[in-house]
Amino acid sequence: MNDSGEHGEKKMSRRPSQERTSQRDPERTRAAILEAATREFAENGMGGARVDAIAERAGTNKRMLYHYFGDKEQLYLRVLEEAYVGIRTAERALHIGDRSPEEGIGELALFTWRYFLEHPEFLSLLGTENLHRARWLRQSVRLKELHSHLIGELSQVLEQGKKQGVFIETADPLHVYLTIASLGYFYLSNQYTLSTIFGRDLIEPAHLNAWERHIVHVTLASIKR
Amino acid sequence: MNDSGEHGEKKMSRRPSQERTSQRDPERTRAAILEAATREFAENGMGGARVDAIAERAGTNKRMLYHYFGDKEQLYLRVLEEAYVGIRTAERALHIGDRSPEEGIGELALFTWRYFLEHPEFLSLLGTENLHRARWLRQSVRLKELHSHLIGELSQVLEQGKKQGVFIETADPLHVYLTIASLGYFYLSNQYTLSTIFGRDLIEPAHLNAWERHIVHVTLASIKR
DNA sequence: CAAGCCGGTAACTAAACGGTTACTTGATGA
DNA sequence: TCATCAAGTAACCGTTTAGTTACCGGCTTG
Repeated sequence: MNDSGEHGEKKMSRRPSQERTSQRDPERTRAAILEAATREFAENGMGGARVDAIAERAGTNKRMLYHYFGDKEQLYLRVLEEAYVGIRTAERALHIGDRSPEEGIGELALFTWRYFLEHPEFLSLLGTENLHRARWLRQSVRLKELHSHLIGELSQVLEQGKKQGVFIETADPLHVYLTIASLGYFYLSNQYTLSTIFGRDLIEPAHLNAWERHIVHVTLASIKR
Repeated sequence: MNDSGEHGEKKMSRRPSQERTSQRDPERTRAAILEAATREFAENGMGGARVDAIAERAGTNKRMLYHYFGDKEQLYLRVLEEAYVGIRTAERALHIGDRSPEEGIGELALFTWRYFLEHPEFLSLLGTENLHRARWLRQSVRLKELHSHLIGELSQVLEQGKKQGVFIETADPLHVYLTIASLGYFYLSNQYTLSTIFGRDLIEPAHLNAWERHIVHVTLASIKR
């Protein structure tokens, strides 16, 4: 009997694929392109991003990029979609309804701020996409349902708070989320011009911590009775 | 006596410059290029903006653009500088110290929101400049002093409010301004992705008015005792 | 009134860009 | 063991781009 029965496993006696890296590994190549593209688009925008630069950053070449993603625009859309999936997935794991309404909202504000802080590329991509009036996001079929969950959960927490008499009756879930996102997004995405014109380095840890507290304070002050 | 003595006036008997428009009018050409560039940069960012497109929009050609502004980067910086001068000049005319502290802050919030609403190109330019980490703004020598006035005046209003016992002691002028700007900037500059993912058209007048009231409410709620 | 300068035009150039083609390499299964 | 097909490479292509050059024409001034 020969060794033909072992075909189901990837492991082989000669040249295991793990040893010689980045050779014949479609998954790895694909992921590398996506990550490289995320950085390139985040740093340079859609118009400024270079396909050659993405290929080089990914340690491959243009042919593979076009093979896996079609063209520059489709690659950009995939990058954007993955970025949204990233934050919404992490957000879901919060379960802001588990604590008191006040703590829940504070938790969401803190999470959003820290996620923005740790994922500057997400903010950049949002900026780029809005510059183009959501031209590519609008084409996405994957993302519409991703966001109803957020508003739904937030709405429940607000309702509970109103019932308990700690939140004002006019508190609106979308407004609360936009408030939280506004305060985090603007501070971070505009830190460079702001630091320049006001002569203060906003990315300094002391200022970052002060703004984190400020976001929670403002958010709660705006809905507390 | 001949007509040589009239050389001081632009008016002449043959072909007054006003009749045949856009011919031999350096001021007009210069202004047209600046305005066209503002729109082109705002719509497409630094990487996406096309020099040919600017020239065409201005009703002239590239030669003039390079003649008056040097190159694409210098033109972009002039556009950015003019945009900042625009908002800060309008802001100065407010005189927020003339009314009560509470009204003064509300006034500033309303002004900022409405200015952002009426000048989407300003928001776009800020976004573009921040994508590039204020690379060009940092080179500007004109703008540093333009912003101390804003913080100074705001600081006075806050101090007055604290003395009167209507504002909390921890209210900080930079934080207050950033709060106001955050709420306006994020809502407008990210309206396209937000409208898409949340399925609500945020630019609708009813929503705009609601957010305007929300900004004033949040700003005052965050500093009132 | 002639000379020269300045506002303006259009065609051009070298480089960079997105995208493609022709080809090589290596794993798989009959 | 050899045919097949997917992974990967690199040179290439037509177009677009920022920036330049050569030139035109009317206004100002000595």
